[in-house]
Amino acid sequence: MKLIEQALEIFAADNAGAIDASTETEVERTRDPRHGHYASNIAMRLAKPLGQPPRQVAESIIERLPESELVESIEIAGPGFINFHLSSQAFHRELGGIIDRGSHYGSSSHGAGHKVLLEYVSANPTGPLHVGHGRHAAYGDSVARILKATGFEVLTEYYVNDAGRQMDILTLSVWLRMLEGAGADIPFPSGAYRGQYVRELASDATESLDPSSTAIPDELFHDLPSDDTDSDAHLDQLIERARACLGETAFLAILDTALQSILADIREDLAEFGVCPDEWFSERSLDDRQSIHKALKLLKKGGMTYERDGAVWFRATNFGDEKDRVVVRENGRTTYFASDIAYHLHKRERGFETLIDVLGADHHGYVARVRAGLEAMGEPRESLEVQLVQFVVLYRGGRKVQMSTRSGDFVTLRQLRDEVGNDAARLFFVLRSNEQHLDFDLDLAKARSNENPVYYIQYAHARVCSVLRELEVRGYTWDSGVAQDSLDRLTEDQERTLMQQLTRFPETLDAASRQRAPQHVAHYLREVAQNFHMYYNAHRFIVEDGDLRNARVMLALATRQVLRNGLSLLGVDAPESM
RNA sequence: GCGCCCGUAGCUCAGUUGGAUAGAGUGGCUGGCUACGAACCAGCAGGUCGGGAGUUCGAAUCUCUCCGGGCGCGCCA
Repeated sequence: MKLIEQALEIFAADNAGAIDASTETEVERTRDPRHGHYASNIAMRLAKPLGQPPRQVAESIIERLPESELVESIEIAGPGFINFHLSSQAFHRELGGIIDRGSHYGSSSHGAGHKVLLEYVSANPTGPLHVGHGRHAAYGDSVARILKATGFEVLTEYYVNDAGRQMDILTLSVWLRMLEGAGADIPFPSGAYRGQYVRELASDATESLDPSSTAIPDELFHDLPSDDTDSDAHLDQLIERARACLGETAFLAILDTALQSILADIREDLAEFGVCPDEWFSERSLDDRQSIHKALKLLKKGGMTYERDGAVWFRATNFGDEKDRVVVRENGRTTYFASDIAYHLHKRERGFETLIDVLGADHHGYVARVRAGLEAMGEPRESLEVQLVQFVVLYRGGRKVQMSTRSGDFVTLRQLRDEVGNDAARLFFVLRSNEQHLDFDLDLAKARSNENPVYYIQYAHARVCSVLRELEVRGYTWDSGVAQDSLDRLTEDQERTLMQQLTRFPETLDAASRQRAPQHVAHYLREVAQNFHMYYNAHRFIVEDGDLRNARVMLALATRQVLRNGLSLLGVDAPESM
């Protein structure tokens, strides 16, 4: 396969005088087996610059190709495709490679140690993760695994938004529930967090805190902006009064208790889902290490900021953003945006060449301004790559399930995992492109219907294991030497198809890596499973003929290996039986 | 209004960055276990790739335009 590319490059070099040397040589897998195993469109691409008909170009290319025992025949087809038919020897060799390389089969060093920081989930620590976060986690984790398998050096990171207004609102919510717990009858603000978990946090906090924290202040709700007409001002006033009533120390104590409790829950939830970020990066720590200050200074030094209306603005429009952005508010506090460019600068300073952010699709407007920030600080804008993950829409009983974090009316990742299992959830989440909306039918998933492809793939794996168990029961052993020498006995259609399919794993993995597209792996595994099931139904592995038996079992073993390797990239188990 | 994303079989979606006759699952219909696991397999039916124009040897894929849907456009995070 590489041989062909090499030969084409030689040809291109030979004609360098006549053609544009930059013309890319392309050799790809064919879709239709009648077109051989590999095909190249090189002749058609060169036809114009060479001023010759494509088929004639193809002929002169073929004449110069070196002989190889791996290539059975070469032909010109259609408008000028060069089709290569590989010898079965080529596939036999590859099959042996699958067995030899084992869990490493498919992996490559294409990434060449390129350092990547992949940030994902980064849900505000104001409540449990919901199903949308689950999709982010499954996607991000699979991409990280795929990148690692293809030679990238990857660090995964969860950005903890533990600073700012959201945390204040959470603290207020908990405190109000504490007051309720102490017997107060108070109107709960519409903008506060009303999930059940807030009550649990409240009762925990009540136990660990000074009892005076739950003394009910008479004036708490007097003269507030209306919750109906200005819920934001209403909330901010309440937060201020809470701070005053409690004192900063007690307020922060509640905040910290709630934060730690929620983070612990998120961490456990993700770990059970097979997702373990290497780093949990605290937004507050940016402040501690003066990162925001430093980033702002950098911008100012470059003349990228100006003052207006008492606030400090960043000239984002100079870098392609649609409007300038505030970095320091009139009240002196820095904005979330300021933290974020500081955070991304800090990522670069940690030595990562590529920063991949896995973000919710609703953050797309955000990409341009962070890129602008990076560029203004002297970092290449291409260093930030954003993968947007579209929303998950849940269906229950054929109807859309409405979700809102604040109202507490949402399905948590934990609930989903309990209902459908980790494997089904993880596969389901990466089965379609991240930029595609995902309809998740809870009833269907709950029913453990075999409509879910996870069972189909796992079943193929379990079937191989079952064959091996039966092999042993019948007193046979598998001999790798005999098997390798007998591979030419595999002449059935299903055997050829499966064998060829297995050898596509490395290139599938590579495509998934380049495109950050785990769904390629998922769909590929489905096809492998399908080819195996077809084979299984048509022929038997455990036959009298020892050579044939060994060869067939080898094919089964290779299938199992590829399924395992693929599933592990997706964080899905490969069960021996089910 | 401006910007980004999406539109492929009745439904849910793939389509390896421009390749040859557009593929799966599911639903519908017809068949297959005295078998190494039937959570499986074989077969039938199902399409103006949202509409139109362009680019070229070649378009679901790239460009433009219209239609339809989602999201964003704060001194919120």
